[in-house]
Amino acid sequence: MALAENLTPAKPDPAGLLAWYDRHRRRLPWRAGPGERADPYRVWLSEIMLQQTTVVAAGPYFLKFLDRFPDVRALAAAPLDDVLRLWAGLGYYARARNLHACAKAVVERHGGMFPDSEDALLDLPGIGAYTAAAISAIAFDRRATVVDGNVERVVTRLYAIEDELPRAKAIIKKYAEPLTPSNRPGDFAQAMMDLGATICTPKKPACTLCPWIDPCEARKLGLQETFPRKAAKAERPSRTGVAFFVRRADGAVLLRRRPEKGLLGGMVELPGSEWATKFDGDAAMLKAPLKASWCSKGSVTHVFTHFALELRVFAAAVPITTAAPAGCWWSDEVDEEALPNVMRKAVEAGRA
DNA sequence: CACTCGTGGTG
DNA sequence: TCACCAAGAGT
Repeated sequence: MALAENLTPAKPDPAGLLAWYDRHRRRLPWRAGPGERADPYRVWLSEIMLQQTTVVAAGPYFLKFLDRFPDVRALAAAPLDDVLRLWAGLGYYARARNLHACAKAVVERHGGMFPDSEDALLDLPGIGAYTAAAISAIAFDRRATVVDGNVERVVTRLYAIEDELPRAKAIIKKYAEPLTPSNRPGDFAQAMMDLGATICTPKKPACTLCPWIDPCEARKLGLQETFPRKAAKAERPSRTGVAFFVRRADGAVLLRRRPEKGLLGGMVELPGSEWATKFDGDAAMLKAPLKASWCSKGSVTHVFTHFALELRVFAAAVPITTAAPAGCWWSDEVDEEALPNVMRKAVEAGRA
């Protein structure tokens, strides 16, 4: 046996990974138990939420959505604003719009049943290469190869792939594809991602616990932590803006809705200035929604993916007879609105 | 292809 | 503290 291993270089064995998965399978809110049939609606809902989002962050939102919208028809029939409100705080708000559009498309184009092929899934809003493969494999147990951040790390280490991300994506797929077994492809997809999430981690991977330690080229070189190679990162600029917290005598707060496209698209915000790289404080104060005696409430900071924001908050109290300016409205329950987290911070500062 | 698009946890 | 990163998609 030892002789055979010496003569034949170790190759990553799908069955070995599946055996590891069976021993270490994690219980996740959206994951079917052993032997249970997966619900495509739940698989899809979880995969959308998990795009660039941690399991811990997505979990409560998944349960909220499942409770409010038990199936794809319920979600498709809901007003978009209900979906945005429930999504508020999770980030990447285009996902919420696409989620709603996708639910409607599944009802209208597929009679309320999710398609099982990658090609048909790719035609739906919010579903890209990764999610199409994930739904096909996990919900329908069809042979499809998922490549997410975990798989990229596992595969680039297994084969010591020197090409830099994101250019290496196609190469990684070529290496990952032949690993995918015909037997239990859905479990295999989840096993690859679990391996990356729990063993083959970005820093200090637990190689001694890895079922694929033998065939791992990066480990043989002692360079496992240096994969995947990545292109140099651009530095993050900072922007500054002003937000106005206006409270009417009865407690109502002045709000407005952001444009549907772009940053925080379709979400609710405090009225305010532009967020400028070159900030002009006097010009920003001219953007006040109405005439009032403004009181500085300091500033809140928030870090977005590609810039950091300092938002200077000013507050004022106005009489109950005050009319809402154009494009704004009074909200009695600001906490129930579709406020992104940066605006929750601003509201909190305005109240203080 | 390069850029946009949130937020929170972690080392 | 801060850079990195997390089951990526759309343009």
